[in-house]
Amino acid sequence: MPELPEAETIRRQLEREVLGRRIVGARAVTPRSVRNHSSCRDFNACAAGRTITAVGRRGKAVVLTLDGSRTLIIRLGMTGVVRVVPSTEPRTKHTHVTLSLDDTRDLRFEDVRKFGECRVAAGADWGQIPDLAKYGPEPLSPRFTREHLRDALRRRSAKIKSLLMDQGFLAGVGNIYSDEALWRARIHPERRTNTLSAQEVTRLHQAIPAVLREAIRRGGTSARDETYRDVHGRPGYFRMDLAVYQRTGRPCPRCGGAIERLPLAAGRAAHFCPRCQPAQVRRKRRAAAGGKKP
DNA sequence: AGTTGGACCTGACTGC
DNA sequence: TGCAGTCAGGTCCAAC
Repeated sequence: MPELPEAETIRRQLEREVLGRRIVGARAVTPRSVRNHSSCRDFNACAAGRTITAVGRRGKAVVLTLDGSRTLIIRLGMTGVVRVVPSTEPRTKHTHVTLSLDDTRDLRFEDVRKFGECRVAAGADWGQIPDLAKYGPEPLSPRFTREHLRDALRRRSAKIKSLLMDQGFLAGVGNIYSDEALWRARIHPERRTNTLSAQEVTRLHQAIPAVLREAIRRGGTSARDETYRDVHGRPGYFRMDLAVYQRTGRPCPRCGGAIERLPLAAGRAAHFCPRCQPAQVRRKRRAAAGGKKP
């Protein structure tokens, strides 16, 4: 499930591979994968003939600025993959969009579950493009301050895990990195946002960018059942550094206790360490000698 | 208005 | 071996 680190890895590679290239032909074959367009033909017409003038990212979305004031937005969804390959390479059954470049290579979008999409939006100003403007702050930008996080959490009452994955609240964090950040900050995933202490907010504010930066350094996460691959078809290696995500029953790297999996809303689950991330905020108390340890 | 939960989608996996 | 059922989850949208 590509999240910010995976999208950033792809962005960096695309910048090297396709910046300045012209899209000489566009061929979308799956309407669902270009569902913001009236048809594949419409998408093709919007993309063809344009030159890629910038390669950016907003949250989990890879954003290619095209000349003529257009913006190509690629959202990877669950299983979306962006590849740059020689145009002679055969397309697979999951190749939904093929952009032929002016150097005999293709930029291809492949997606098994079709949750992802490609879209060409009018305009080049991200603030004017609704799809991009609705995102919350970038967790790696200076705008993501402790005070911003504190105030934002105070105003809400949802479970912290759900809110961290809300793209309008914070851009780019999904299931993997919310689990990992909460573990680092020692916060139970079901804690209500407006009940977090100042110390917990501080720890969370440090944990989120830290885990994202480390994951970017590793090229992202290719989890057990994940199809994530970078532009060159290589997996990410942050999986080896995961503390809790998909580690149900295995030992917590901090305390050795067993990691638990907690089902949340439909099909979603949080992974956490019940010892390091207790559901109840335990009041710190001057325990009498021999205080019990469960 | 904020929060919750179903639907979309398909390959891998589980159980009979 | 085969088939039905279950799971995974980013995002949108409807319903509390």
